[in-house]
Amino acid sequence: MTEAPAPAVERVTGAFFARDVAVVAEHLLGAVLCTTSDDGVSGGRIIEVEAYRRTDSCCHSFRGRTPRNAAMFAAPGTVYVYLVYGMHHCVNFACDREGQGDAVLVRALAPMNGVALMRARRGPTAAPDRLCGGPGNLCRALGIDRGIDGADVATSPRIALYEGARGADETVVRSARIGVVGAPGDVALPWRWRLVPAASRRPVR
DNA sequence: ATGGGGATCGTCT
DNA sequence: GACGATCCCCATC
Repeated sequence: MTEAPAPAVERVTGAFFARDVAVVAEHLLGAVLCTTSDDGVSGGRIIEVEAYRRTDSCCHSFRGRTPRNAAMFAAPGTVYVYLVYGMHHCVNFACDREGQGDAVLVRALAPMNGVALMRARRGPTAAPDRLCGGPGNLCRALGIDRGIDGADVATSPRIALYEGARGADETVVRSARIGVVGAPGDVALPWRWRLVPAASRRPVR
């Protein structure tokens, strides 16, 4: 008997990240971010990202390399995880050339894999439509913390990205980044990208 | 050795 | 819409 051929799911390689951070950011939309732990696989399609460039005063690497942000200066595709407000983790991927200090922040996923596991990690109070919505929420859902900082997303057994098609009914919306502090010119940079249904004209936030 | 401040989120009014 | 939680990092003394 014949089985339908499994869809080719290509893992995103390090070369993908060796480009300008803004290019990488937009191209990450639609890719699938997954983590694997003893509890199983969980993840979803990337639907919101932001770019951070070393030369921009909102960027963690703006004032140079520190123990906290060292992963931003590592090879393209290196995972950078930091703790904000003492309680939420955020996940990024280093981009462009090694030592550049540029990174893409992943801000939201559309849940795909391991939804029950993600719900368990988020707890009963998590709003169903915000399971992976927001950088802190998605890290909680996928079990991402500082323990994975410095991993290579192209080869790590714990975190991976897979190429994902962008639907014809989806469109990319660009805007200023959320919650950033810095020089007014940097705060205003349109370095946030979202994947939204084409029909939707609804402003978000 | 110390103090200020976050690339957030949920709860409360 | 405002605010408090919470803690590590980093700059400064």
